Amino acid sequence: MTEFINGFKCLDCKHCFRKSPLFNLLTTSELDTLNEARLEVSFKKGEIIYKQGTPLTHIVILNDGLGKIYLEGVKGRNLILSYTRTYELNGGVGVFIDQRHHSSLMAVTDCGACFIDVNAFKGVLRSNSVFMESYLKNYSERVLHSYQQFAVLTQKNMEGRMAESILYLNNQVFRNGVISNVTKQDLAELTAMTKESAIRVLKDFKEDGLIEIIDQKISILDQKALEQVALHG
Amino acid sequence: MTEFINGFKCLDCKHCFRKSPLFNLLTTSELDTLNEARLEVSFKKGEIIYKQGTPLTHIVILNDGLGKIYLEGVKGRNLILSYTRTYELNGGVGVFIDQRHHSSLMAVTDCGACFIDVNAFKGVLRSNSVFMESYLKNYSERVLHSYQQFAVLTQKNMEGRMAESILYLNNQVFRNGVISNVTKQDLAELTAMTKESAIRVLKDFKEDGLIEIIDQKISILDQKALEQVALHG
DNA sequence: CTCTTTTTTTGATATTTATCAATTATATTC
DNA sequence: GAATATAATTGATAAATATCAAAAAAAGAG
Repeated sequence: MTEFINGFKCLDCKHCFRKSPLFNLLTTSELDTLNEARLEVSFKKGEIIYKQGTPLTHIVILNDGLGKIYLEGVKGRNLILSYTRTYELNGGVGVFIDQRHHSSLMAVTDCGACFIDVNAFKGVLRSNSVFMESYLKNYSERVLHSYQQFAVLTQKNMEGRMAESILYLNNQVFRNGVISNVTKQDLAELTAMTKESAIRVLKDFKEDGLIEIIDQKISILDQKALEQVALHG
Repeated sequence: MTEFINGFKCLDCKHCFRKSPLFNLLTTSELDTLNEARLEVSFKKGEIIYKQGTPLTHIVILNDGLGKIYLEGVKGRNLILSYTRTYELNGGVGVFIDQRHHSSLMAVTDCGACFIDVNAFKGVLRSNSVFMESYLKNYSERVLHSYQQFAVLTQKNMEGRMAESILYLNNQVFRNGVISNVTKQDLAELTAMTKESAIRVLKDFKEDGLIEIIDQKISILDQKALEQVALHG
């Protein structure tokens, strides 16, 4: 974990810049500009890093831990749009609209986060069109994922949705490791069903030998079969 | 309607550029660049203007008529993301990813369309950061609408979804006129339900005096009540 | 380690929504 | 304008999913 007093600058300033491929496109002076405009903050598991509706003053990059990005919908229900890993840029849709957050980011594990002033960030985007395009590509890929998820959640049955989400977590978030720190409630919010339904679908998957759950950690046992369920659900 | 041979340049070349507020940000030389890179094509009602999966070679602006943008999902089912009116830029998510279409655009009425070469368009975006930012704002607003719709379709019941969609059509698309050229199937694809369910919900709305349907055209009779249904559904 | 709180699980039941089949209305074509 | 195709409608039924309540298990606090 990072060892800074929250709200102060990182000592090893260009740490996450060096790790994020996007920042390789910047000149030294652009990196310095961003560096001057950044702060380090650490968050405990379950804490909200930014909240839907609040002013968007900083772009957030996690340099440690895992976060989830979700919409706060109707009647207190949430919809998880995606997870965010270390060194991914979390600006969101509000950066170029009204500088407000239109989704929330919560620490799924203890997290270290780098906050970059959004105006400094936009200044660099303006000055460097290659960086701008890469940012846009990255942004668009996230939007595309949401669109695909949109079709999945509105057109597939519970089994199909759950299979899709487990494959997403496995392939994109936990990268073929074990899926951990994802509660049944989280899976429900990722698949747009109730937690009871999520539990029942997972139970069926276990009984059919598609997955195993040990210590609330999910492992895929039969990827092919899971892909079939995702396809036909 | 436009009177060109399809695939040829518009005679009144900067026609739609002058009408779209975004293009006011361009210099004469940038407008000329785009003008050199554009074609006019007309489409009949029901024709596909661009199709999901195909190469994205041009940005499309309708200068006449109305279009619908939809995802082709599973088992031949579609999900309408939004409608597009005249002088709106239709690039889509693929412009900065893989130059492929990730949604389809269909002519809802007979349409005139202006096709702008995507590389010329990207060149102008690169050279003019104010234009780029306005484009991004515009793009982000569409994404935001989709996100909000995402929450609506996964969290509200059929009545709430239908009320939301009728209000969207009325306020954003037909601008307080009568909702026309929207079939029951379209309403079903906008609200993620079957056409039978859409018909039944609309029937209830009619019986409750919320809307009237004359000649397959929908008018809102009680906006306040409809907003209540949208809120509580 | 014990107490307390939160999360997970299960079963029974209710509600929502889709499916299927048949009919009627509306638009399009020759 | 008759013939044909397409869209809208309806009713009956089945399937999918949520809700509610209660119990069990796990996690966190002192």
